[in-house]
Amino acid sequence: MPGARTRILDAAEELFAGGGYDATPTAQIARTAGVPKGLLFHYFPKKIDVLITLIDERTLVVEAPEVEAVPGDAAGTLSRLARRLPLRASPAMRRILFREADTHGSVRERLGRLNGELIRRARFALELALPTRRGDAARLEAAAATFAAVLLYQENLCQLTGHQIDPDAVAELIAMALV
Amino acid sequence: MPGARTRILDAAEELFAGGGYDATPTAQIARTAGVPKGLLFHYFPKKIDVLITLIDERTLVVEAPEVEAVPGDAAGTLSRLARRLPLRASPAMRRILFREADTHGSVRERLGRLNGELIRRARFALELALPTRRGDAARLEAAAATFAAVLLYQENLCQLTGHQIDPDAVAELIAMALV
Amino acid sequence: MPGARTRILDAAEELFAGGGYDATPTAQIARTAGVPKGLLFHYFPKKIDVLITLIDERTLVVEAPEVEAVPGDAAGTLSRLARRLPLRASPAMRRILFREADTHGSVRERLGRLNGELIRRARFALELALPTRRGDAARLEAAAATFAAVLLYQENLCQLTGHQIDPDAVAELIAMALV
Amino acid sequence: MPGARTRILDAAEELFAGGGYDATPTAQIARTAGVPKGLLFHYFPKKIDVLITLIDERTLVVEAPEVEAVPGDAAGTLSRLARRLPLRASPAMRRILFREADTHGSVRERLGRLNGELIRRARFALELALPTRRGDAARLEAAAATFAAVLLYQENLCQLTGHQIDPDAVAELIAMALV
DNA sequence: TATGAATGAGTGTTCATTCAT
DNA sequence: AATGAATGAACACTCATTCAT
Repeated sequence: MPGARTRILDAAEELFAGGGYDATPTAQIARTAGVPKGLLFHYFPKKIDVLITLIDERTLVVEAPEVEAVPGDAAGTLSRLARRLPLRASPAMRRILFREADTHGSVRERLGRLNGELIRRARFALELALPTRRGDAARLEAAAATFAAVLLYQENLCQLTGHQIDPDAVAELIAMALV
Repeated sequence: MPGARTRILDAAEELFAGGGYDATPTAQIARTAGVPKGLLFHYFPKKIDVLITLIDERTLVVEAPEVEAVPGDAAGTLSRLARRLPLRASPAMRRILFREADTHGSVRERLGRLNGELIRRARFALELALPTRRGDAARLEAAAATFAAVLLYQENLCQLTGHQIDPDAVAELIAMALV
Repeated sequence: MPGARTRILDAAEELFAGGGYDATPTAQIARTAGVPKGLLFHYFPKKIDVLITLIDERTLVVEAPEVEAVPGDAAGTLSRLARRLPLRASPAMRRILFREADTHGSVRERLGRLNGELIRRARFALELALPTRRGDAARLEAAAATFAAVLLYQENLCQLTGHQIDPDAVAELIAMALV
Repeated sequence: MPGARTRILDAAEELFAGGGYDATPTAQIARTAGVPKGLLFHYFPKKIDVLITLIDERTLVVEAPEVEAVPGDAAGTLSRLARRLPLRASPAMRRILFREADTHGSVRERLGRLNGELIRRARFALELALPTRRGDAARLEAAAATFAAVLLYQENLCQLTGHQIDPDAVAELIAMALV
């Protein structure tokens, strides 16, 4: 069995994803984790520290210097980008990342970072994938931002609105617009 | 001076947009509205009823049967769509609509409706604007969803991530992909 | 349709009997009665006045100067007494009479009066029914009180404890003890 | 000084007996007990739990397998039964037991159990005390129930109606009827 | 007589946080 | 590190009662 600190974070991850940060009492976190209430505050002096720690230790925006891109295949390159977000995090943590964006700056910051990395990757991929570098930087920027928007939309709003979106089709669409 | 019920809704709109539903005590709503605490519960038996009423009475997803589209000008048509969301709501209410999507089903429902209307309009606009109806319905669908995603992203995540996106550029991009 | 005052009392009678005085809000009485809340306080300035009026107007302890007794038939005389309590009141009002004895002095007073009348009748009946007046007044008094106790017990505690008691058998028992 | 939990129960016992469960705010219980309000809910999550615990821990219906009876002395046997109810409880708890019978099932259940034990004892005592076992079980049953009714009446209604009843006289009366 | 909005003290309950051990 | 009792401010909500019309 993992240590108390880990069990607390495990419990909080599950509960925050399920009911939200505000609606989850510290007592419930402790109970779910199987630790006494006092111990929770030994590790995390304030409740918000649990959330901050969760974001800090359990989400990682992979900011790779290099992005794999296949020259000449913009659609495929974007598709591959969409297949896996540059985000190392469990489904529960992903839920928390979007859900609690208003709760604390650290969450917002992480989400912003993901967004930035997404745009950076899309831009970079397109730059490399496109046959010729045309001077039209603005259009490329819009394409990158659009793709990032679609990916975040899919991760977040789709659950709320029930509407699905096919990233591959979007990738193809964007590629078509730029070639 | 407007009636008590209106003042309560005014106060709630402001406070929910600012600090969020959970973080806003009913006492503060009453104080801000300048009414005794008990009166709030005279009009809204449960706190959640304030939010529900706000969504119900102060957001309207304009589900127009017809959408104005200029044949041959897909980009311009989308641009015009972006200029104004089919959503009759104050900036504060817009904030609430996105922020409290997890708080109550009625908010989620309204947001979903907006999303649906957005997609419907984009699809319809593109259908009319494009010179020839090509059999490629899937691509058109992807384009519509993409545009909706961008618009919602702009309304919601941009505030969180600080990243701006230019709808006109996206409109042009999409048009280019489809012609 | 009866007048407002009557409808209020009707509603209160039903609700007090069902859920108890304390647990019944005046708003519910008004709603059940189909009258506006303000009108209730027009007729009954304080909530307790509803209960007092109910007891006052809808329970009557029949304090008959004469009690029918058949000389020589003590058991039968008591049985007849048991058949009908000297209490003019609906089942609901009877329930209220016992249930709210602690709520207000007027209820307690009425209940005490019923108890007194019960004892008086039993004593009187026995005095007349018994063949010879023996000097043993104390025993007769005990018999009367016992019979009253049984009748009140039957009316009140039987519902709570689920235990039934046959007044006729008790009547016979007491008669047997006294002859 | 006893522990906080005990002091809370002490205070509740006193206050419930005095003013009744409904009329006693939890704040007053805490104040009387000399503990902060929050601690009350640490031990008793709901107010009703205080009453339930009180009944559970501070009233005991002594369900003795054997009942002491003196053969040939029915009156004396019943008198002895009346001297002390098979109920281990303070006067305050006794008051609560009768007063709050409508408040919660657990109180009602305990009261019913007391009633049952009373009848059982009276029946058993009479069976043993009477010289000859006559086939008349029904009469014996009525006698037992009558005696139980008188004892409960004495404990409960006497306080309300102000009427006293002498159990010894009733014991003698019943004995006389059965010999 | 009739109406329902207005009032505000009070109620049970929650909960993050502290603290003594 | 570990424990759970202790704390009290805050919360949503209730309700008898008043009052202007």
